[in-house]
Parts: sequence; structure tokens; C-alpha cells
Amino acid sequence: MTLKHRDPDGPFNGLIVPAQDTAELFFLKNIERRQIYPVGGIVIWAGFPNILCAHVVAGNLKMTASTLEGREQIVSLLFAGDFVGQIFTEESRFTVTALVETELSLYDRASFEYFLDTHPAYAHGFLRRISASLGDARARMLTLGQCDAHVRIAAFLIDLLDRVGLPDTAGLDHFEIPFSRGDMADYLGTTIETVSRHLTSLKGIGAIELMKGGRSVAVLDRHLLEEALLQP
Amino acid sequence: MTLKHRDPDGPFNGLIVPAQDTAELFFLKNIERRQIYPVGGIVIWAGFPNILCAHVVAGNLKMTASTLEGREQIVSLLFAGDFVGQIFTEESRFTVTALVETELSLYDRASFEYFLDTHPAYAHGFLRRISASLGDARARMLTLGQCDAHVRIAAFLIDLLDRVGLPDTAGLDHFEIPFSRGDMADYLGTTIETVSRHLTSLKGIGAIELMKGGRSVAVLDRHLLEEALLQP
DNA sequence: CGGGATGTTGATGGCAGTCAAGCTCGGTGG
DNA sequence: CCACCGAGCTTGACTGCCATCAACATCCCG
Repeated sequence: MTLKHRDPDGPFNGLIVPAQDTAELFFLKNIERRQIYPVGGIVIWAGFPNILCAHVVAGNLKMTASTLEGREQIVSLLFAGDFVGQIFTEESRFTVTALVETELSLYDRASFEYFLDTHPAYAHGFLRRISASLGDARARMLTLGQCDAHVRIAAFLIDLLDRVGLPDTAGLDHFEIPFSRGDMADYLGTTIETVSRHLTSLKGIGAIELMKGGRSVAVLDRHLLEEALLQP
Repeated sequence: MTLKHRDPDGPFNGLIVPAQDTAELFFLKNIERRQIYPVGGIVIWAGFPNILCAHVVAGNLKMTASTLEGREQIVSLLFAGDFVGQIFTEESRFTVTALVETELSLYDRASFEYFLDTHPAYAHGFLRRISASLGDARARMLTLGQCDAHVRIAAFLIDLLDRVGLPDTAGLDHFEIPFSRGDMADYLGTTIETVSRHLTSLKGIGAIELMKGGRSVAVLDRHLLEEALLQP
């Protein structure tokens, strides 16, 4: 897994478990069930009874919604520590799929809700997380509704850089893109081809370098990337 | 106000106060301050200290985010009973503006958070609401990211119909659109002209009728509207 | 009744979606 | 070890939707 030490208040709509070490968490542990999902494994199906939720132990998932014609929108990317699922609804509204081999600690949804009900301090932290996720989701509406493709892509790269970027041997910030062009497109509300073109364009102006068949990015000039956010 | 009896789980991301009549609400009443905002009045400014939140007593507001160039996205429409604001953040991420003359019951944010902290049953209902809002926000990402303008507009009309539609004297479902074309465009991530064109087109195929300078809509054939959701 | 705000309609251009062909890389097997 | 193969990525050509600019229509309010 590449994406480990993420900013819990970042824009990926995740929910980190508050670090606590009390009897509360002991109870939570009591109702969990560890499970490993393979790449492409589906944890939750939209439209089916909403019976479970989970926390990500290790790995990486996407939460998606689909149109009737099969166009897919990634509404949230989930990383280690994030909460998985939707509470208080009888039917799942979104599908959750593992992007890499992923270990989850699963809960029965009803039990998790009972746990929230009986552990106010934990519920408080949970509310905090979900409020942050709501803010992130709304911020993404701005991107999806009002920003050009090249802005979406530059902003996405900056987010990734802040999250998983590390200086390489040459002192450049660089990172592996942990998902395919198709996933990027579905996240950004555009197409594979458009993502590819704009990445190439950013490479053309010297902002980034692409390696390993496009799966690895080195940021040559962050300032240039940030200028791309100001659509002319 | 036209939009009164809304579905609390509808797609507008609002938060209804759970109907309770306990000592809890007595305390909440204790910290509220009633205030009336005129049309266009700004309740919360994005980027400024996040000092207050509120419930809508009567009226109608929009919560918006803006790009650096001034393009605006409405991320949530708020109606009577909805919660207004963003808890647990020191700086407001979104602007809240009254679309019509609106009465709010305002709280100091810190006091409201303390109230949540000390009233678990209320906090539980609040978490329920905010979870529903998060689901709604994510569903809107699908629309903004993947759907054509005519689908967005047809879906929006159907939402409005379900929310505020009433049979008229001729037995037709009809309603007043409670906001301008500009607001519709900002909500749907498109432009005034595109909204107008697609409404005209829906009128052309006999799905709707427009009156009062476009401010009032009668749905002649809901089935035709729903067919428009299947983009060909 | 006049003027400003709001909504509609028309003309045009550009961005991005679609279809299609070629490229790259990693993996596999001979 | 190398040739092949296929999935994923890039690039090109074309098209169409929608944003933009502009003119006109309509409504509302004093």
C-alpha cells in the first residue's frame, strides 16, 4: 500500500477511527470480523440490503454510484483507518469495491449502530468525522460542477502530492498513482482519454514527469501545477 | 414560502430537527436567538471564523462554494426545519445566503456543539440527519459528474415535483419554482441559458408547461419527464 | 406606462466525449 | 533470454454538447 499517512481532514471523504483505548473499543473489537478482499472484490452492493459496515485495516477501496446506463462516479476513496459504509439506511446507496487487496474489520451494521448509541464519546468522534466528510463531498461538488478538466486534474495531483508525495533521490516530490486512468476518470467525472491528454499537457509545460507507463508521477514544478488551478 | 412539507430524506441535503419535546430542547431554546434575514442576506461567509449555526424556522437558503474566478456552485438548498452551518471547523467552508426573507433560530456554534456533547439522544438524531445529507451529497456527485444537462434538469424537476408539487384545479401537478434560473444553473452545474433551453425543449415535447415568465411549472406528463432521465 | 431585472432565443466556438489506431510495459511461455 | 501477448495508456480525427456573447422578449414594480 502506497497511501498510508494521510491527512484525516483531507478531501477524500474518509473517516478515521479516533484513537482511543478504552472499554468502548474493546466492545467494538468484540463485534468485528476480519476479512481480506482481493483486487476488485465487492464489499457492498448498491441497491441491496445494507447489512454491514467496516473500518479499513489496510488497503484501498472506492465507493461508487452509477447511472442507469452504467456510467460510474467514484464518490469517495477509502484508505487505511477510514470508515466504510452508510449507517441508518435499510438499502445501500453506493457500491464499495477493493482497488487493491484490502483487509477490513467488518461489523454488522445494526450492531455498529447500537455501539454508537451506547458509546456517546465514540459517537461524538464519529459525528466529527462524518461532518468532515460532508464538507469534503460538498467541496467536490464545486469541482465537478464548475471546474474544467485541466483544473480537476491539476487539483487531484496536488491532493495526491500532499497525501502521498515523498522526495525522491533527486529531491523531487514524486509518487505512484495508486489507481488506473479509468479510476481517475471516474473520480474526476471525465474520461480516460481526457485524463491522459491533460497529464501529457502538464508534462509538456514541465510541471510533472510521467514514468512507469504513466503510473508514477514526479512533480517538477509545484508552482506550475498550482497555476493550472487558475483556469484562464 | 412555497416549499414547506418536504421529505426529510430527500435529495436536498437538509437537516430536519427531530421532533422532541424534552428538557433537551428546552436547553436548546435557551441558547437560540431568533433573527430574520432579508432576500440576499448572508448568514455565513466562507473563509471567515465559523462562529454560528442555526435552524431554519421559515424561509429558504442556499449554501454555496465558489471558485477563485467567481463561478458558484450551490452545494445545498435549505428549507424550514433544516440545520444550517458546519460544525467542528474553525473556519467556514461555505457561504450561506437567504433566497427569500428567512427566519432563523441562531446558535453560537460552540454552544451547539456543547449541547450535542451533553445530549446524546439529540446527537443521535443529528448524526442520522447528517448521514442522510452525506448520502445526498454523494448522490449529487453522480449527477454533476456523469449526467448530461437535460438529465440534470429533468431530474431536478422531478425532485421539485415530489417535494412541492400539488394538483391544480385541472388536476395537473404544478408548482412554483422558488428560485431564479441563475440559482437553478448554479445548483445543476450549468448555465442560465442551458437551463432555459432544456426547459423549453421539455415544453416542446409536451412534458411540461411554463407560466408566469418561467417561474411556474405544470407537469403535463410525468412519464415523459422520467424518460428524459434515460439519456440516449 | 416606463425601465430594470429576469428569462428566452440565436449564432458561434471550444472543450471534451467518442471511436479508432498505435504504443508501452509487464508478464508468460517457449 | 527473448518473442509474444494483452491490458492499460497515449495519440489522433471527428463530432456534439454546452459555454459564451449578444439581441430580444417578458414580467414586475413603482
